[in-house]
Amino acid sequence: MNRPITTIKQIADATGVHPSTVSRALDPKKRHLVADDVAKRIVAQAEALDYQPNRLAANLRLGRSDLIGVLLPDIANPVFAPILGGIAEVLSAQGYAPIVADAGNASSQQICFVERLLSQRVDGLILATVSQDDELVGFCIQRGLPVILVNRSEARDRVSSVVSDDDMGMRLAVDHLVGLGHRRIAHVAGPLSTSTGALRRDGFERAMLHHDLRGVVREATGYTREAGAQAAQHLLAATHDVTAIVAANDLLALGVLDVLKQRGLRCPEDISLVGHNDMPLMDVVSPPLTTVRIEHREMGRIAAKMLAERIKSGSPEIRHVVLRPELVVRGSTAFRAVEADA
Amino acid sequence: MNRPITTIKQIADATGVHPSTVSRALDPKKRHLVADDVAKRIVAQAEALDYQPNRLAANLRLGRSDLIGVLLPDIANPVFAPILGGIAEVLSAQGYAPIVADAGNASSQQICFVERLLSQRVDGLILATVSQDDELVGFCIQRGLPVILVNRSEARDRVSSVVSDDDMGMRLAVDHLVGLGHRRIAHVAGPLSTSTGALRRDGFERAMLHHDLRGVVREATGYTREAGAQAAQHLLAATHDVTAIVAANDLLALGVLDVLKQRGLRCPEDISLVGHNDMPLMDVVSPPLTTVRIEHREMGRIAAKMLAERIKSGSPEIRHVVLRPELVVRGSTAFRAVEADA
DNA sequence: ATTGATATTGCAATCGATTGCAAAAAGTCA
DNA sequence: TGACTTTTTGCAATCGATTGCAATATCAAT
Repeated sequence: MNRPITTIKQIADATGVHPSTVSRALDPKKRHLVADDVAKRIVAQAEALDYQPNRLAANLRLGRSDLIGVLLPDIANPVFAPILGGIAEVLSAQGYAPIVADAGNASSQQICFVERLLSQRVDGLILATVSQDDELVGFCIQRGLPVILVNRSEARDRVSSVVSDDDMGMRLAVDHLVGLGHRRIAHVAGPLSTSTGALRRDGFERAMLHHDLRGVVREATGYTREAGAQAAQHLLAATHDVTAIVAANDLLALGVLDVLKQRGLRCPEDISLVGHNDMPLMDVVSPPLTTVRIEHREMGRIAAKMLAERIKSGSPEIRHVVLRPELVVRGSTAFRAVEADA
Repeated sequence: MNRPITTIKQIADATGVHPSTVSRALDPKKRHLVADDVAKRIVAQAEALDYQPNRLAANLRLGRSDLIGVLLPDIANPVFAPILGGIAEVLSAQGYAPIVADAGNASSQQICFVERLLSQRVDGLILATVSQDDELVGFCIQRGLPVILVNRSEARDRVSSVVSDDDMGMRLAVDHLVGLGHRRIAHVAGPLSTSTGALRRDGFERAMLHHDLRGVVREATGYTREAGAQAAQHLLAATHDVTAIVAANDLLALGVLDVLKQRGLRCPEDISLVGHNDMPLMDVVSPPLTTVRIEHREMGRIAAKMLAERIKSGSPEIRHVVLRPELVVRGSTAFRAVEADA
């Protein structure tokens, strides 16, 4: 009934051989070093005793842990669920297990979590938390810990990353709106300290410029619905002729939507709205959100795969994978209202 | 630059004492065994060398891992994000780290994951995956592994659990609808193999009976939007006079909503709809969903707390925490249309 | 100064698996 | 049969921290 933890030594005793022989017999790569009949007896005995190798012990010897730390800024944010799903999927297929930490946005707290993970001797780290110039990344590099950035990247290219093409994403959004006749387009940017905030803002401005347009930009204080609402308030208070808004992220877009409703503005009739991410359920909000889709799950998968390779190869090669986003047109964007033309 | 892993032995050499003395000086509970000045020197040296204790080694000796396995049936399902958030929050505060596994619904695969976790010597397990009679639970009990069930429970009370009061939840939903004048109410049940599916179904029937009503029930094949849509199709094809539908879960409700729209039925004007869970964003769908709110984050917190206590105390006491749900009335429910009265 | 108590420190085993090296066993060939 | 491979197995160290026990140092009291 109670934990009859079987060790290699017990198998050895039961089989009348030395523990080292058992170890070899149980390792596929070393089994050839053991006489066939002995190996069979050992394997049989191991099964009979329901042996589970103790990875703690093995890993202490081998200097690894088969553990990967995953740092998220906010588990509750729905975009991270699919990323985490992709990560978990690949990691477990590769023999690793993910330790997730909901580490927030504060560098100090993140480092605290990483130190914890370090003492657990994680083999690598996947960061979804980084800012443009991140203290944490330097911290990890210093300690020689393999790191991959996912979703957000760094300004300096110190480590590998998997992100979406933010520039293209914004181009898709702006081109779509311009194609619908919009000219006065505003942007609710994410925190400019994050790559997604800064690069999407840049992308927005570049895409607008390409059409000889300039748009108002308002930076939100965080990637939350509330921050989006707040930014939208400011935006609408300052400018009266905006016909479309591009948000740096769906959550921000929802916040914008809240303000539109609250102000009696209809979406898309009065103001068109484009989000970013296409996170779960964006097709079912009202109106269904036109947004730039990012394959988050795939993003997680690639990040995990790259990290596993990085660990196995040991080579510190830096690679940046940039995924192509895709515009999903739904109900929150429409032709520019004629009245607004005046 | 590269990983200068400091060990206790290095500190010992640098300080001119024995490793065991270092170990004691660095352990708050044993520091009193070491002369004050020596302890200070050791601590200083440890900081200078940027010492990080190797938990692998300590835990091998101590027979633990400070790791907790968390099994989810589907990371992508938005209800699990807050649960996981609550778990992570408490666990890290208690010195544990969560290993999450997206283990699906198949018992065989789940056991596979648990064996993996077992070989990593996790100190305990939090299961969000269980069915009414779960093979996995027996498996864990047999191995003496502390387990807590969260969100779903077992029919047999073999281990502690934290769940919502499903019976009350359905009563809230049904009473609300009856209060609005509805009489012909149907239920889209979750898989009856899960406690949430079965108990909510029972709760629905009991609540209906309390009003001398009987409602049609249709079991969905899973907790997904598609399964909800499928169930709704069947339901609406079989019965024509339903004025309200109670879904066992928000995702199912969204599926029902899809079918209503597709059939040209308006919600709530033609048919009222109640969900369950109040998962993120349910306030922003169209129409905003009336639903039974469950404090998922709190649920995760409590589960983690109970598991930590269980591990520390070692007592196999079984406790069942049942959280009170709360009805959140939004736009998907309305007074029964008068025409339907005929 | 001697005894006894107490405070510090060191020694060595331990947790469980892995592996280089050497010993033993088995097989090959002249 | 002896010399030489090759196969199979055992020994013992190792990973890094913890801890019971023993040894030494310190101090007080007589």
